[in-house]
Amino acid sequence: MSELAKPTLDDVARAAGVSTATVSRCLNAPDLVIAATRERVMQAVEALGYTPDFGGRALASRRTNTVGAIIPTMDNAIFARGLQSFQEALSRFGKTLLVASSGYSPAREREQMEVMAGRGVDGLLLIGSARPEASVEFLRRRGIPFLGAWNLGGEDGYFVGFDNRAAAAGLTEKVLAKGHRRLAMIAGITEMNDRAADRMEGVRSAAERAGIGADRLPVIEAAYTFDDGARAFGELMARSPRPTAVLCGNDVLAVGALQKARELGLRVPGDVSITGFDDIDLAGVVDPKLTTVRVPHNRMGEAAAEMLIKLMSKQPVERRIEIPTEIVERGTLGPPPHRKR
Amino acid sequence: MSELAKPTLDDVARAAGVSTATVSRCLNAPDLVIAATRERVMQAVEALGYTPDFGGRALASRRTNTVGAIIPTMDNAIFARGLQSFQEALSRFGKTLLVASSGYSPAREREQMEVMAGRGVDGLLLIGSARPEASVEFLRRRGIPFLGAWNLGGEDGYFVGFDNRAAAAGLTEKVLAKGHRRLAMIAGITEMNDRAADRMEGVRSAAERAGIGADRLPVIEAAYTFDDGARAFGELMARSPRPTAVLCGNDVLAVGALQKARELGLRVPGDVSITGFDDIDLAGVVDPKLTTVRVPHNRMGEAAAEMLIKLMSKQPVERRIEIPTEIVERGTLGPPPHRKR
DNA sequence: AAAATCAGTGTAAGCGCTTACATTAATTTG
DNA sequence: CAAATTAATGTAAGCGCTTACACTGATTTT
Repeated sequence: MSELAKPTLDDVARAAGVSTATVSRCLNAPDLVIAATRERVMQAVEALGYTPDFGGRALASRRTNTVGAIIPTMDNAIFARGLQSFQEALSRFGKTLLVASSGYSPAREREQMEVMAGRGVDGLLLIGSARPEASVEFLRRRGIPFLGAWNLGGEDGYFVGFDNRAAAAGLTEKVLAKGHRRLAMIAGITEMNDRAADRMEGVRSAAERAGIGADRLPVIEAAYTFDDGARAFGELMARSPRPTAVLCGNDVLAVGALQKARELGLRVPGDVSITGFDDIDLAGVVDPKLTTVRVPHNRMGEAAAEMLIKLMSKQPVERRIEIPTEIVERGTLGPPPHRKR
Repeated sequence: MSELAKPTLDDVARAAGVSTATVSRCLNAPDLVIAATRERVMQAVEALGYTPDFGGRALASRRTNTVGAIIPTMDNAIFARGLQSFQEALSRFGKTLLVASSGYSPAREREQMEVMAGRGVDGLLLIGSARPEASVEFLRRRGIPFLGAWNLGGEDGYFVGFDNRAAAAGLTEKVLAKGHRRLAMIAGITEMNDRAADRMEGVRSAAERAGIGADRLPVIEAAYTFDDGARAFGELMARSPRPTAVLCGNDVLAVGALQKARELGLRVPGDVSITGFDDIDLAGVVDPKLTTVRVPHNRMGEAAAEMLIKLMSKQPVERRIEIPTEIVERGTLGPPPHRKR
């Protein structure tokens, strides 16, 4: 009821008739304390309603048990879902999660890194690997363990993700196998977004292998919104020759494209095929359902948490964990229309 | 490069030839320091690459500049979106966000409260108002300011949200106005979820006013998933007389219902009307598009941040901020089928 | 049986910062 | 012009906790 002063370690120690060190040990390393003593201490803790002070603990131990995550935005379901699993997993290890967002901007990401560092996070989750060397250097200097998720990164650093390039290439091959030769792509904005860039590369390389050069593969970059997807699709459909299949950088773009197709009176996949990427809820709900690449975002979040925990406790860790993806064939991919023109 | 010891306030003070107090003031209350001194100090800060230590600061100032949020799950787009805006707004005020999830369980919410309290959050965002008195009491005792979002709460406490009951009633009236008399509802699980309960109440009361008693308004509670929505819809359609309009507790349930309708060969809205709630992305993407209630989740997140900041700094605050909602009429609501049977 | 080891606990020195209060110098007031 | 006020800075006392080290008595080793 009353605004009693918050009890401290000292109060507990006095109440239990032991030293503060013993109380501290009871809380942090119970095995070092004999059972009888521990019990007495715990009773005092209970009786006083003691909870350790975060500041004191952080200051003395140089640890916060806090992990940070800097993601582009929670508005993208893939990150929301991944983060949810990440948080749940962390929670199981007694860590708490600080969240910040970069809005896909490296500068903003860097700012948030500094905030996180200032908050004393013990580890940091980042998305992808495309960022200025200075940002990486900053974390190294600070000795903050970090990892990139949602892709597999480059030469060094730790990653848990999947091969965006290979997955996109695989999907493209599937499209080609249906007989399509006039492909187009609506990619995400590739600047400083390795996932978007890799997906584009994957499509391009698969097309190339099928003898379709970059000059014959129109690509439009678009922000991850329905509207931008629709707009880009409109532009592509205005081209001549008209593409018979449009590969999209993610499901959001694909749904935008799909809506535009309907608006234009084009049947999908009768007149034009469309594919997505990510397999978020949307993909299974539009009509026809999206042919896309399933990415287990929740498993990724979980794996990321486990990896980061190991990194933080200096356990041995493999440098990259690959999460398998899978092509989901649904309704938006079919053979190209019969008659060419 | 090297693993230099992290510089401390002392180092900066020495380098700038001032006392630690002055350095501290430069960082926290620059107006108290004359410009020339401040500049000298800032240069030293820059030169040494100093950043304040979180633990030390928290211990000495009894503040963390950290805000917590305990939400049911980020997997629900409404919370993901709200949280995104909440975080952005906090960031503008120099606060960082700790995130935890309860999975709609009051017990888990309570646990997370204790974690948050242990982390020394300066304020806390909760969802709704349905929770054991003990949980509320816990926060009060700890002196942690908190508010409920996504509804308008009861007698006391602070809230930023909307009137779920009134909005649901409004939508129901719209349905009744189309001529429907055989309504049914797929509600969210109402236990310890005031938003779900209020929406149900809203539908019930509007129906009642139209002379449709609870006995003639079948309600099934379902978890917020497509599958559960679909299942519930199937059950409702098996009833006799068959409902001509099914009001759903949120868009996810409505989409599940819609899919089931298709599966059953029922035309929407020709044979049966369906409505949602929330207006998430999904709602605009299914075919036909969902008639639903638009809730500006991002505005809510933002307003919540502002309110919480005020609460934390003991500025005067109105007890509740109401966010207006709006009925969006799209394709899933039409008049009931002509012939009764 | 002396020496070595070990388990359990206490002592006390900080961790890096904020802030009440003290001090000094500059400015205003009567 | 002395007294009072104000502005700028310094002094130093903690904030609550962890942990290296010291100590004691019991157990094991030789």
